[in-house]
Amino acid sequence: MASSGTADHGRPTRAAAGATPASGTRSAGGTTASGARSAVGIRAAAGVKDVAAAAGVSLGTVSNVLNRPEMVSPATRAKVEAAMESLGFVRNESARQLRAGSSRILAYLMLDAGNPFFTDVARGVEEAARAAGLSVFLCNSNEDAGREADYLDLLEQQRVQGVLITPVDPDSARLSNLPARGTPVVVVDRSIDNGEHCSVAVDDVFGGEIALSHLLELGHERIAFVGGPNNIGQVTDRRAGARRALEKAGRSGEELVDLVTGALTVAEGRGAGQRLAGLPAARRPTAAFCANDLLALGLLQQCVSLGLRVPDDLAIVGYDDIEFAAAAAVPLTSVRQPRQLLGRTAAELLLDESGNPDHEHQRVTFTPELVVRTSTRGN
Amino acid sequence: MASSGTADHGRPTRAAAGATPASGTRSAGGTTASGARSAVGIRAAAGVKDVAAAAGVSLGTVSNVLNRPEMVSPATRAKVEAAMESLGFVRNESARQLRAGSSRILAYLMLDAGNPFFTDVARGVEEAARAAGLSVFLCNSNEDAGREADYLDLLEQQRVQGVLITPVDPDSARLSNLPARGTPVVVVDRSIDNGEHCSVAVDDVFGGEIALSHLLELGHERIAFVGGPNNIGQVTDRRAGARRALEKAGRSGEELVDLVTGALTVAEGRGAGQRLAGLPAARRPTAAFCANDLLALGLLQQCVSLGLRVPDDLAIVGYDDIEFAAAAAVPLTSVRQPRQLLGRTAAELLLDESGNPDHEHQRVTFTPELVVRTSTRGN
DNA sequence: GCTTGTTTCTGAAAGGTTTCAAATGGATGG
DNA sequence: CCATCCATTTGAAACCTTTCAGAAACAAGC
Repeated sequence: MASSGTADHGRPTRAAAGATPASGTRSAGGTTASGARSAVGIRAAAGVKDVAAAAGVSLGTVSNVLNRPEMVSPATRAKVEAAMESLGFVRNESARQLRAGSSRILAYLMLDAGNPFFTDVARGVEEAARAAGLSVFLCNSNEDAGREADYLDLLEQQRVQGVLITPVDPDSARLSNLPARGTPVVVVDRSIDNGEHCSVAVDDVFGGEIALSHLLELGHERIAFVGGPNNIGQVTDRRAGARRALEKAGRSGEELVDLVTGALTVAEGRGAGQRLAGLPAARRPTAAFCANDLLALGLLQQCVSLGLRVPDDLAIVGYDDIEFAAAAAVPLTSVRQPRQLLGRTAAELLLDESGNPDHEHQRVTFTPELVVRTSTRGN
Repeated sequence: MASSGTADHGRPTRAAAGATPASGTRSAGGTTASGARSAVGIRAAAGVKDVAAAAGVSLGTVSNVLNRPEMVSPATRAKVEAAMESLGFVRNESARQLRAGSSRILAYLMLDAGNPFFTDVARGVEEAARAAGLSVFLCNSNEDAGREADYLDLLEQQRVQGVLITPVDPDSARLSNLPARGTPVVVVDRSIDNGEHCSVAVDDVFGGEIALSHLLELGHERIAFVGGPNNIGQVTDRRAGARRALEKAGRSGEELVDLVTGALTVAEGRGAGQRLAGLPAARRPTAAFCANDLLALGLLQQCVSLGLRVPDDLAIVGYDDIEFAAAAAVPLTSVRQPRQLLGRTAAELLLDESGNPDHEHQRVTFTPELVVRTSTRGN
């Protein structure tokens, strides 16, 4: 972007007035804090040992206060708690976990944190985890297999209770290795049957089918499928469903006009819109089914701004029914999935796996539904 | 929502055919995996000791391969690596961290993971962290002070390298305690000057001011401010800026019609829209400035569906300029902030704090800019 | 062949917590 | 007053790595 705003980063310029609106100007004011910092920082962190000494009890008792408060007398407990408070004791989770062997954390490795669909799933995960007294760390692979692999390694090393993941690459060895080594994995939004883990998914093929059937019923002949990259299962399944609908209608799946995108983002959707609007009207599809709502919103925005009327010149169906779909330039017809329920169910399966000795892996599949709005059916 | 789809959760019903579209039907297929699981699970996780034995070297050598590979001979290194591979060795991060004392993780505690503004900030954070070889865990307080506090405790116990936070409650003792106990904190999207930590923010008062000035220039007289709850600093600052604009125009800040919401979400925006549209036309504001884009989008959607024309009957200004703002029913005028830069800068300050011995706390402030679109200025 | 210097490897100690078998102390019952 | 029992508290061992001082192996120089 712009220059000065980003350029003077590390430098503690204060009130650097320069006006570069795009990235903003920055004014930085130093504080007197560094002195204070070192003064306080001297005191090393207090451990159970220090607390024990301060409270005049043994180490084991402090640990009991922490882990089985009911078995220590109220008087002692009070003493210990007071000592903790005054020393600012913070339990060292590494040590706890090392000794106790178990982590109270569960991770959700998302495909794209910028997609509201996944944050809604995350909400469901968190709800279920919280109910079970666990905390959730979110990680974002951002559709990048390398980052996904890195995070999986990290999480395994951290010995988290379990990993929920919407994978870029569901067949990676890294993923199927985890359970055998003791880290339960549940795959979210992808159906997997390799005997290694549970999965919770929505029937994407069916979703693609109902989306396209809808367009066919409306009489559309030339229909585009917008989505990519093709290594993402959701994309290929939804496309397959769309093809199936065509075939059921007695036409060839090949008739589907494929607009492959590089990612499932608004920006890519705009790009597809550009390409689509550029076609001569006679060859241009009259309807587009997008692999997700982000693409659909981008497509919609670009096409509208290039003068196409939606749905008259181009009908659009999205996928996910994210909250923004209904608020779009033209409210978007979309395939709805039970997002939070997806997350909640996945978390519950994970909890069952790590708690229940005779857990059996399951493949849960939900059925999506079509929500019709203006983008396919005028007002 | 619906009944059966959600009710038969834990039960491993397979192919439970029932059709409850709203929440979806589910069919679950058990696998043969539980047998396999126990068979493999027997083998306890291999540790450095096992690797050392298998490779015929000492414990310390294995550790050297892990941490200073350059100081072990190629031959031994190969032997050790082979042993690791065949034993499926996974380093125990708890033990590593306990002994080594340092974590390679940094956390961003977000105000609302469902708000694309914060996920964009997170993207910036991750970018900077990755460049420094660190990983990022995302946590979502969801505008809930209790959850925020829980996560802060958790992160402190985990001894993460540092915490980036967009706080619900910037003045909480929990927050200001962290740095003194050794966990650096950088506040994001809020300007703080308590000498405890750095902060990176955008001038929200100024943002509110330019938003309202814009509306005033367009000749609006009755203007509403939509936002809440009032314990969120961004809300009060933006409102204050709006008032200041009024006052600079020679009018009273009191003239601003306050529509307080319970959260900064699309749903709350719709609620505000309902209230606003319900007012008799003579008293209804002709313009609304919303504390963020989610509110604005909800407001917009609701008002349009209730028959108000935007911007003719009601002009709307949002805040954040999230990607969806431009794709809205009526493209939204909004106050843009340098989101990724915000995250990146914050992460860099954090890294400086934990790396540079004579780090000085800074308050960095960026300046927002107004992006004018149809929602305030017709076509 | 012996000394000196490098490079590589070793083994024990340390890090903060939890666990558990055993010790303590006070109360109860006879 | 003694034997028992129960509720608490104790102290040492264990969890798995990393670190570091020093041992070992080897080469070079004389």
